[in-house]
Amino acid sequence: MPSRSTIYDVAVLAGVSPRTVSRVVNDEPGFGEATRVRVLEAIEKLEYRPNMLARALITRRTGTLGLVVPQMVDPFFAELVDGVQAAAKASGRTTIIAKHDDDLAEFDSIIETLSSFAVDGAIVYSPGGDRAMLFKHAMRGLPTVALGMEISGSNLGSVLWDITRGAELGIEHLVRIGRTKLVMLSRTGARNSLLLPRRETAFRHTLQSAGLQFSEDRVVRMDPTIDGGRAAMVAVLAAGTPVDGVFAYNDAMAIGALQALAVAGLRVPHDIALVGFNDIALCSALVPALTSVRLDRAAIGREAVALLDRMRSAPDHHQPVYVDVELIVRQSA
Amino acid sequence: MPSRSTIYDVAVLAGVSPRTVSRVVNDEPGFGEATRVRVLEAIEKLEYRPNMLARALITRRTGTLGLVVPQMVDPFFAELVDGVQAAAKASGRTTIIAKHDDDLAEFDSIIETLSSFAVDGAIVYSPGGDRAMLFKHAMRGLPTVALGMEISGSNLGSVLWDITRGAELGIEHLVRIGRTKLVMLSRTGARNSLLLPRRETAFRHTLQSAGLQFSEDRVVRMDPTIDGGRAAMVAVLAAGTPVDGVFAYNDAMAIGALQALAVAGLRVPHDIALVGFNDIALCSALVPALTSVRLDRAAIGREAVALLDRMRSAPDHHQPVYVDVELIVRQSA
DNA sequence: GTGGGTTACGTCAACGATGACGTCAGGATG
DNA sequence: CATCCTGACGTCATCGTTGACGTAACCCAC
Repeated sequence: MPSRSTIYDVAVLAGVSPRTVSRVVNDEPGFGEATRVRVLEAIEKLEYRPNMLARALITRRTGTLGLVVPQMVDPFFAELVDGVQAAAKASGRTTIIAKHDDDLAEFDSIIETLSSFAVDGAIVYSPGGDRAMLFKHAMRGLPTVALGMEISGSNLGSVLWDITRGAELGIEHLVRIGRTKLVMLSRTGARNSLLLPRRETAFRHTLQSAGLQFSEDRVVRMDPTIDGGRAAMVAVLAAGTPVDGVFAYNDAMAIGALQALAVAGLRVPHDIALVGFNDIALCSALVPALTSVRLDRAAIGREAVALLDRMRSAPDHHQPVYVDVELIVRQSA
Repeated sequence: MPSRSTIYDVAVLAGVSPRTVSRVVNDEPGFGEATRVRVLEAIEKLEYRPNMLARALITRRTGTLGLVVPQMVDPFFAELVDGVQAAAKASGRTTIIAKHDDDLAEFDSIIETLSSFAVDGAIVYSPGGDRAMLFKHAMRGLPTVALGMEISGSNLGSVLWDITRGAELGIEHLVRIGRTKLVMLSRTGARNSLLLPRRETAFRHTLQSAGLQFSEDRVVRMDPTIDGGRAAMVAVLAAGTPVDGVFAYNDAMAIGALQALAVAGLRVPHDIALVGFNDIALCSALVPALTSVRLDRAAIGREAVALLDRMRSAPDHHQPVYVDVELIVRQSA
């Protein structure tokens, strides 16, 4: 079997012009029933499949959208990818996934690649909450939806979740169940100078409005990973900070903390209650099952794809879209 | 900023022909130093980026390879993706990732899409260990490397790990630490009529050569997920099967089992030792840390990309490549 | 039977790049 | 000084498809 057959081969076999084959393939008007049948038979016999490159070259559309995340090893992103992809598929589009490992140069090159492949749009979780790169590419014509970061402009929209509210839900829950000596395991590095402090700000404010005292040593910052969470928890215990409740930046850190607590012989939630963030699927499989703030990944995907659609018809000034957050109470708090 | 500038725009600005711009961009011989500088300046000024579609249409190469896995929520696949992508990047290629959710029709359509985007090759973990689809597309000219499944042919190669050996390592370890009442948590559904039973066969044989008795009720089959593992473990306990050692099909099932055991008040490894398979990163973060059979994901990626390269020069009859397995002993066994 | 509309096609150029090949100036060579 | 070669370009066709437009045949109405 040599190379793929083209619209021209089909045309010859069906005894029509290539243009008519194209019409049949794309179901444009302008051909008769008998012709349609002959063309379809020829297509089947030759196993003809349209060449997307040639088609995209002229139509400037590919029916494909790019999805860019920092990584996929953290199930949060894997699940986010699932959500977006499901929505894209539901609207008949293929998804190209790439990851940037929080490397801005890599991110730039990925977007460049997607753009040169003429994807119809991009849905991105940008590294370090970078905005400049997004503006740059959006301005050059790539419709882009940023996830988890507020931004808007021409060809640029965002889907957000209320991080502050989510953090409040988690922390208020800790207070409600009677915990008074709270600690937050936060992340190092600015994902974004605006966004980073949200959980921390919520932590501070919620403590204050609950009449609890806040001090700087009640926030420990590490990498937002399992290892980081473990290290942060170990540090808290080593410092002798009195603690009966822990709010983690994300579930990965909470899992690390859980391990550190187990190793230290502390019981969760009896000695220390623990709340995570994101509600990855693993939460319910841990022992104890992890209480966490849930983001609806499917909704995020749907909204992102829908927003991209709206931007296609009117590129400008779309309000950020918010997706609900919700506290899922399990055993750990 | 309207649409992207083309090689013509650059040519006009630099005062040369498009062909010369192309030569400079691709660093072909045939232009002088002064011209090179002028062209590069024009490229910079116009922010010219080559249109991959147009280039690929004529060269039939994209510098891109497709990576297809069942899903990414199981960290095993996420880590596999990481390994392949790192290797692809090291050899200067972009990766397009897609998932098929173990749906054969979806898999077909993904390969079709990749193929119509003219990816240079595909690295796939096929659904249900399907072979027919792989042959079909390979025959039509898409160089393909299958992961974890032995297959070879024109444009078709495979990268494998010795599942039997891995299973033996895990099970022998359980025997060595004195466990005699072993149970295996296996998966339902044939990933492949040849491959599926390997772990089970190894289980049976290893028990026999250790002088332990095997009976059918010592293998319980469920979905290869956390939930499946939990259900399988619960079933074993409910059936009253005497057990002091468990070998799980993969880490996800082991995690589920761990949870079921904790809920049942059984201690790991004191009461029941537990061994997983794949050694996902999470293993070392569990309490107790999970003993597991490690596959070197980075090596798998490297070998797959390298094999694809070899297939490009000589499409035929490449031997399957094997990647080592290794038992990582932690706390759970 | 003539004008007007519709249907079912076909023709041609274009998308943005590269492959194959042509040309021309200048230098080396005998 | 004629010849040959080489470097540095340019020209043209082409990849596979679709957009824009042309046109022949047919139908209908007045």
